[in-house]
Amino acid sequence: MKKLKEASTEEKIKEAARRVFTEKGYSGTRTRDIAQEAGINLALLNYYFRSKQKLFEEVMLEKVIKLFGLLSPVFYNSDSNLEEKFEEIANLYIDMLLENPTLPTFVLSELAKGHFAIEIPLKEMITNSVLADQIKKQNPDIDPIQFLFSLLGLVVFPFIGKPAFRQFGLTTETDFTKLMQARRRLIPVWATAILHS
Amino acid sequence: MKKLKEASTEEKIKEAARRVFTEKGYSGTRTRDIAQEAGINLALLNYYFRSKQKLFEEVMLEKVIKLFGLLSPVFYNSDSNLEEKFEEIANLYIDMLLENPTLPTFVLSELAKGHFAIEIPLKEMITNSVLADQIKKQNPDIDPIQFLFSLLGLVVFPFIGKPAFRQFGLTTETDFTKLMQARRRLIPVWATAILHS
DNA sequence: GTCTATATTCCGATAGAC
DNA sequence: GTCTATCGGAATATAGAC
Repeated sequence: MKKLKEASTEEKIKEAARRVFTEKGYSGTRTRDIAQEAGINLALLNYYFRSKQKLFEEVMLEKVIKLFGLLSPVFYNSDSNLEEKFEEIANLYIDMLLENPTLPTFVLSELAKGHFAIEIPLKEMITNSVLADQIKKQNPDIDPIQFLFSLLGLVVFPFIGKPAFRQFGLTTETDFTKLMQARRRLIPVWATAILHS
Repeated sequence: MKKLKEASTEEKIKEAARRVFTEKGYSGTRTRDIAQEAGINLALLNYYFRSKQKLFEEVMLEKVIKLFGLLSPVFYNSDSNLEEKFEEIANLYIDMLLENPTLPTFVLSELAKGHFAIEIPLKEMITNSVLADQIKKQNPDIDPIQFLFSLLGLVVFPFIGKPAFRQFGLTTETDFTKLMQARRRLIPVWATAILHS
């Protein structure tokens, strides 16, 4: 019978690493910060994970999957129509991003810096999807990638822009949450309108 | 008569700093990289700018203005209607971002990390703008900030998502440029559709 | 103004005791 | 497995000659 109330040392380190890396990025993170946040000693970090880089890669892989893994089940759902798929995506993402507001900036910024390289060929996964078929049937002229930029932009961009908007006095934390809750119902409507124009 | 072909040392450092900071972020940048990129010695950097932080702040201020300064002239243009304003914004941003594709990720990521704090109260600048009036007249129910998230998301997000999309094999450099050129004409249509729905 | 050399702090990683 | 102590290198910043 495993103890439930206390995580293993390895997991404590990883959980601390998730927080610190996401907040400060790879270069801004010091392994000492992670150790302190985990309540353990610096040496243990290198005992469990060989290096800062290795630990980062484990965390980063999780985060990439967390950010983009939501898509494929929806893309391949053959029981829902287009507008229902937009609802699913809006709801799944807004739920997850309200819990993890700094995730997109972290992942996209680190991918841009090349600190992490994975080769996941999604091109065919997307072009063969049910969603791609439904889009093509609805509007054969639009490029699916063009549309995907728009859909994801509508969902994800507010979370990326929020720190700037806050500094400029354009929104507060509670206002932002309300805006995102309202956005759930707006995004499917907007995405449909975009697709038909 | 000033020489035109050779920039001053101070400007050479600053120009190098713009490149390196934008590429690697504040924490990932070493002052040695900037010095080497500028073709000068490390000591000169501290001679002209007191510290890495000071130099960063000067660069960052420029970049924030470059990213958000495009908006106010359009917001206060009383000679254009809504759809024309959307056209202006799409064209200005896409021109600028094709020249500076890494600018948004850099600025928004560094603002999120709190490496830079400016207090620019834009709240009133926006709510008092001609654009805000025109939006309210067109659709009194939509929150202007909600709409601004959408408009900027449509324009800016592709540039933030591009590195990920490239790694996933969803786009190439030349494909991306074509998509963005097509996007100029699409965004005004989409923004209008969003506003009316 | 510009350089070389160096002071000083910081950080990732390891040695070695328990 | 976990800790303390420390090594070795890297990074910012400055001293001082020219």
